[in-house]
Amino acid sequence: MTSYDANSVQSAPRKGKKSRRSGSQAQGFKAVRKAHQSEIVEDYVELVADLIEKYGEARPVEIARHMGVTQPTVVKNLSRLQRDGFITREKYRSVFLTGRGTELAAICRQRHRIIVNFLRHLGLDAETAEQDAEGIEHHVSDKTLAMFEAALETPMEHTKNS
Amino acid sequence: MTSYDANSVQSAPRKGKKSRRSGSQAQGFKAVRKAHQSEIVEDYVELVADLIEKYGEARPVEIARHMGVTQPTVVKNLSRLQRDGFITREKYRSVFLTGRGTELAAICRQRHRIIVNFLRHLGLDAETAEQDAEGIEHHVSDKTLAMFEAALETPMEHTKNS
DNA sequence: TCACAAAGATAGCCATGGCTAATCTTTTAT
DNA sequence: ATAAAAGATTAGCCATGGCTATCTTTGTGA
Repeated sequence: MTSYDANSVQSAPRKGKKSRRSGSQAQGFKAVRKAHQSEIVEDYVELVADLIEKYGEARPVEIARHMGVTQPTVVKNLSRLQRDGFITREKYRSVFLTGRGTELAAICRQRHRIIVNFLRHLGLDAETAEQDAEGIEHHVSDKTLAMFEAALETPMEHTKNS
Repeated sequence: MTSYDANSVQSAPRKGKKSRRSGSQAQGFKAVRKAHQSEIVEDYVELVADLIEKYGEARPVEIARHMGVTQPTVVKNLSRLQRDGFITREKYRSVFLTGRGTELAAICRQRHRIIVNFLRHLGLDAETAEQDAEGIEHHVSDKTLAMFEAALETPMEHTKNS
């Protein structure tokens, strides 16, 4: 029952062009999709680490507040994190990071910090830097991250440090 | 039937700490989730525009190749794009952008270009720059994009232009 | 012309990650 | 001590975006 509206007057027929070149672009998209799968894991371990550091424990209700989702969503995601070996938990108790989770959290926080600093270095305000960092941190390759770090060491002419 | 492994010897009880500060971080995560919803739309209109420019038409099989997914996946996503008014199509025919789709494609391609150039400007190789751009372009705010553009105008000391 | 290969479409499966509503457990306050 | 509140969990819904298998349509070449 797809409706297929016919705005375009004369939709072109297939013309049997030879399809050259597609491979490298496809790789990029695949990488992005793969990154998406890790995003929740990374966001959660990072947040759990932060909460433990700040409050001494990480509770679902706090995770929910910080992530801006409902508690059932948190529980479901925590179950997957547990299934995949990043956290440890017992019913009605706080969340703990496994060794693996702790390692991942360290990497993520480090990367997050570098990106925020880099954006601030460019002259961005703290709020926007944080928000953008949250989005892009999962999609920045090691190479790019290294460039960001390098750039941090070279003073910028138009730094605003507001 | 969730198994709740008990690695952690003594999981902490809840301690009723006062939960201060959560709002701003939650906003960031919400923005990221919202961006995710637009990603496919943006990737597709961008690719469709590219294909039309290069080959004179955008066929599902080509889209599939470039995106690195199967044809049914493309068809399904194109249906949503059609539903949401970004493209026009008829059964067994090529894809066309609506006015809205064309506008969006222009914005996306522009943004993509800026980001790639910025990364190259930092010294990154073309391949990595393309891949990373694909991931991060959906998560860069207008403010940050403006910073990238500004940075492009200031020559960098350590530019490698390889 | 007409059979066949390639492209497009459909059906149906799965996991993810949101949500609400309802239930259960723990903590807290009276 | 116990009732109420807050937190955690479960069940079940939905849309998204992958996939395979199968079928239909199209375009082409023998």
